[in-house]
Amino acid sequence: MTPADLSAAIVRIIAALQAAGSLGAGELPAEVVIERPKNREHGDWATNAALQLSKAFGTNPRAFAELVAAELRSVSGIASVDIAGPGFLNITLDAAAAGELAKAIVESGTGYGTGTDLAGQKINLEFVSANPTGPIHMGGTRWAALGDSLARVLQAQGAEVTREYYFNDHGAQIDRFARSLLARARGLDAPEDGYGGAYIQDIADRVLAGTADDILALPDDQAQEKFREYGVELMFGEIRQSLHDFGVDFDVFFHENSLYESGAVPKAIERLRELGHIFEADGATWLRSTEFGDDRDRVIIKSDGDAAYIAGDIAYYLDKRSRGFDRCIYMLGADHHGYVPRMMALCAAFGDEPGVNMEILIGQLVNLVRNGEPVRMSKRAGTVVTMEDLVEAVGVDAGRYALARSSANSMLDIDLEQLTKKSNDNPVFYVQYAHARTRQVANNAVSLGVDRSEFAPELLNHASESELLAKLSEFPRVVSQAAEFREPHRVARYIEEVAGSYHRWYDNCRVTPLSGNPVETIHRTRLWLNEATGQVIRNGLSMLGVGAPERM
RNA sequence: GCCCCUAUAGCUCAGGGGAUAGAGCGUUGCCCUCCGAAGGCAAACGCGCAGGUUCGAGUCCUGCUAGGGGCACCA
Repeated sequence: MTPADLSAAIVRIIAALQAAGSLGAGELPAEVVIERPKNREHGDWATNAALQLSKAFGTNPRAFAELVAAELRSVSGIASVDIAGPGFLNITLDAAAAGELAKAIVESGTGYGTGTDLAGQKINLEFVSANPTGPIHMGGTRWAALGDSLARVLQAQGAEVTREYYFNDHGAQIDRFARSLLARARGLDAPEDGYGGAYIQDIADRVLAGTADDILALPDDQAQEKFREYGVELMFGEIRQSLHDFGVDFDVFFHENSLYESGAVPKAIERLRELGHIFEADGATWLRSTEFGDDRDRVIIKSDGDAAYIAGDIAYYLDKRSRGFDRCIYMLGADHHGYVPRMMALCAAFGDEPGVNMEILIGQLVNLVRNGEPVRMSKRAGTVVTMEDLVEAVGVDAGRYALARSSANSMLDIDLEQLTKKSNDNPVFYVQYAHARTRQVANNAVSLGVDRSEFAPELLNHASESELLAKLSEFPRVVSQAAEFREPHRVARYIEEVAGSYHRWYDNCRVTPLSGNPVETIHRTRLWLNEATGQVIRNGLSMLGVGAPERM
């Protein structure tokens, strides 16, 4: 008995009551809201239908609820229906109807929790896209964890997702990067506007070691070009490796520079010109983005002839669309939120629908603190904490989980010292331990002769079992909402609750009999519930890219 | 000045209009003679301020305060 079943049953009842003349002439709803009461004493499910609908049907909430409850009680699978407060209907399923879920989950396996909300959608999800001028710092690491989890959640709803990384290997910052490498290689200080981190020396050394050419013998401009070429390539490999080690593998690494080499940029601008959204002024080429809600028009070709950064984005968006993506989702840091209106404007300028064909998710930045003191992160100054640092300190699972369990809207404080010292603080262990426990229980069951040859769901009637079953039943809805709201952290919060319910059940209900006692139907039935719980935790952890260990 | 995000327990954070606001960590007290105590039970501690909408507001709206981020022919 799912929420959808209950909703349908209630709508049918309302229709019947109306036909019988017990209710006035209201408009029949397509469905009613069925939700999980916060308090278990209020039953398995509750609906506010009476509060919402009574007025339209010419009665009051209480009377409406009485009429519906009387009919609902005779629906099979429903144990009791109570009316509470101003007119809530609290519905309790009978143990057998609730318990059936355990078997259904085991039989669905990895499919439990998936859905078809986004079936047929081709989604391009761009995230991280950190500049190739240094290693990935905590901000990018957060997007890696969150973005990859979002991709998994979207896929769980049937979407075809391409994970994409926009590699900014073009423009002035890369020149600065190359100049910095050259300066370091020659033993000079970093240029005024250059990068000063210690890793610059390291990269410069590796560039020199990695090539037979005597780069330092070249004149500055040629040497700088060599450092640009090799340095970017080195960083590209490095970044890709770090991401891979973090469990994040992109389908496409899109090189910004390729847009310039292929002529895609002028082509895209030409397209906009044909559409009438381009004008020339002050020696520059402009996009009339104010026509689409931006607060000012934007230069796309500067008066010195160079392309502005947005020129690449224009061509890049067009490229994504031409590759058949219905939805292009961008995950950007809060430091880029001012960029959103012009991005949406360029989307609209191409005749697309902002918010549909282009969606931009803004995530707040990660604050680094050390012993309670905020630490300013700056690539230029070299005070970065990298993805690799995090993995080294706490491992991939704990790192990913810590970053993926909070909403992107909240800024996050990461105290590396704290995480290093007491990694057990991380809730991932609470969840992973619960999973390991399900495996351990299963192993013990095997050795004591408990198997799944019987299933009597009506025996799953302990309070902790109905709590656990109720919790497990929420998984599909949680995943669906995580996908809809683009909030994978909901999955993490949910499996923490599952873990809690499981631990309580474990303390109350034994899967294996006490020594000297025979194996009974209830033990075999509970083994199904144990398996179902393990499955849900595994499925949830997998959506977060976190491992589900057999033992800790 | 304008824009975005945030403000919930000692700490880090959930809570997308419903009933008694939750979790982890931390504190205090219990529970290992049977599936791993990395666990469970119990206690204490809470929605920044002021209005508004609603039968009902932590949740929606407005204003204020505080913190973070952003407002280029930079990328």
